Amino acid sequence: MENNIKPVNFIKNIIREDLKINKNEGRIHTRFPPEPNGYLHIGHAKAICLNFGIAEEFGGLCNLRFDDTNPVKEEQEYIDSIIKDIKWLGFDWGDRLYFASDYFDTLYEYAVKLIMKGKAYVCDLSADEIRETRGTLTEPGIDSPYRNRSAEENLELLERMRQGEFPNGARTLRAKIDMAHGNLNMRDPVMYRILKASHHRTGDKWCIYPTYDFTHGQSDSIEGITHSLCSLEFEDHRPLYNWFLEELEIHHPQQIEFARLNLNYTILSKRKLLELVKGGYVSGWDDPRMPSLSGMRRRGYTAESIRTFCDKIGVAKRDSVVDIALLEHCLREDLNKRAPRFMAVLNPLKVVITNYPEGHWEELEAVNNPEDPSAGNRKVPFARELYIEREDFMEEPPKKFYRLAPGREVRLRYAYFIKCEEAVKDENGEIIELRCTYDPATKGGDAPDGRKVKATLHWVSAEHAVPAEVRLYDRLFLKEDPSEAPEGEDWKANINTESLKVLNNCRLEPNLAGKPVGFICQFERIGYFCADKDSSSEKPVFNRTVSLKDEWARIQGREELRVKS
RNA sequence: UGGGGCGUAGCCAAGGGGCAAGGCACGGGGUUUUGGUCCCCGCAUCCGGAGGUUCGAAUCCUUCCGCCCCAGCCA
Repeated sequence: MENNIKPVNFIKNIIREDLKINKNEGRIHTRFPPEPNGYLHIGHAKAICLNFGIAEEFGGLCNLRFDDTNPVKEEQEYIDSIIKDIKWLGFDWGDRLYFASDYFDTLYEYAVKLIMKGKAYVCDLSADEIRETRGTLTEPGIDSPYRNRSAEENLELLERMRQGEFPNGARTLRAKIDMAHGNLNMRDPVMYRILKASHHRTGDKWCIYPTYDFTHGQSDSIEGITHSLCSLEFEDHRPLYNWFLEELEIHHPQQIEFARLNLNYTILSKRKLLELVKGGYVSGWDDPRMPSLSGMRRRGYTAESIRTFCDKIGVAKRDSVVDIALLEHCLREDLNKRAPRFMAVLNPLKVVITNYPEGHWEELEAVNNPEDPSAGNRKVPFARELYIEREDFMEEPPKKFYRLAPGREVRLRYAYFIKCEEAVKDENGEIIELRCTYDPATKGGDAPDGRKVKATLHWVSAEHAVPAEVRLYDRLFLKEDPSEAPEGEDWKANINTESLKVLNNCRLEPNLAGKPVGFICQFERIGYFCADKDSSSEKPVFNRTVSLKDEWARIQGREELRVKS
């Protein structure tokens, strides 16, 4: 951790107070409880950092528990990916990997206990009938006709439900609370439903499954959790969880709700992300444009940058939308310190140094990372024919453009000053080559006579360079709030169809050959890039993780605005 | 018209009777062999509105307004 100044938030304040009064004998025990029905995304990272972070900070423990109460949606693939992603973020749950399904037997006993206390009953109403009798937001519901069955009858019926005697949906076990309660969750909620589906862990042992409401709180209780942190939408469920815990007379964790993360230009709904994957709008859960942790990892995000981001956004109860610029800031801040620098030309423009001896080449010394002296130096080949970035030359430069132009001198990084003598064009008037001269006295990039140039360009030797593919990513959605759809369309209308640009004619300095998948570096003056798994030995593929901040682009943008107005 | 929450700068977010932290974004300047980094400076006389209590309020009280969540046998 780079800065040890941990931000404060209302949850930590509560915990400090609890510690002060020695609540739970001073124990702090949290948990991260994902449902294995999708891949983790940056929003989950907030909850993970919060739960594991609090345990770390207060000398407590944090469990990983899969809330797997719905066999029809859950899969082993998701479990594997979730475990991988949390480990990648750098958190550890020791041997405390649990599953709500581990508690199915206990939960069943709890249900029996509630029946015996007269606090639960088997209801024969169909799903539709339950909905119809639940009432509305403003009107009370009406009691189920099965509400007053005897404990014996309920016990027998529940057992027969468990034995698989009734078809799916035929009966449910319901808590007997209050059909007139202002909180809909308290209107005799369903505790068990008949679901003849095989579970990824318990197989065909069960054909009734507890609902999340009848599972979550008790699972926390069983694990001895002291602080159950969850998102705002469960605030309404807290009274119900409390009711179960009190009726069951078991350990009572304290639930605290906080606002989940929202990011502009981003969708963080598992359902919609699944739709992007299934609909082929992206290449998969790990498409570098996805906000999934696997996608971000492939894109080149570091775990450290994500953790810093989670620290910086804070934790509160108000709904908010964080600016994606903050995430990118955290990324750049981390990458600036650690990414070794290389030169790569994305849109090559040939440069011939006319006064440089033909057939000759030399090696020049380059610094690997100006932010980190320990990163050392490397050699880069320089020759008569080079490539520079097409946009680093302008035939008729505007006043604020101080890169290469006819008659103008610039520095080639770590190499020489060169002066543009001529721009060679093809029959269409397109510039295909620059004829330049160099000043041998400026080797390394310094002019002995103190002469200054306004720009330093990156370059690559034409004959030594490695051809590569580079993928440039842009935001996946055009609107700040992607869910705000145009009339008659849905959120997918906001997908940015230009979010991926593939450049096939890029040239990398030779040092970039053969880098392993996941290798992260900076292409000087352009941005941070990461070797993709699609790389082959013949042709490396790099993903642009994030661009460098670009003052020139900003100036141009401003000029455009001025012209328009 | 029921229940539960929330309203501090463009975006996050501390602060919970003593007179507005911090970060991002944005603007200006300096350094610079990355128009990167780094460094300086600026950026809420005001805390959803209106009343009230108080020597003193963003913080307490009253009231109004706005926004979010809840009617799955999803989580």
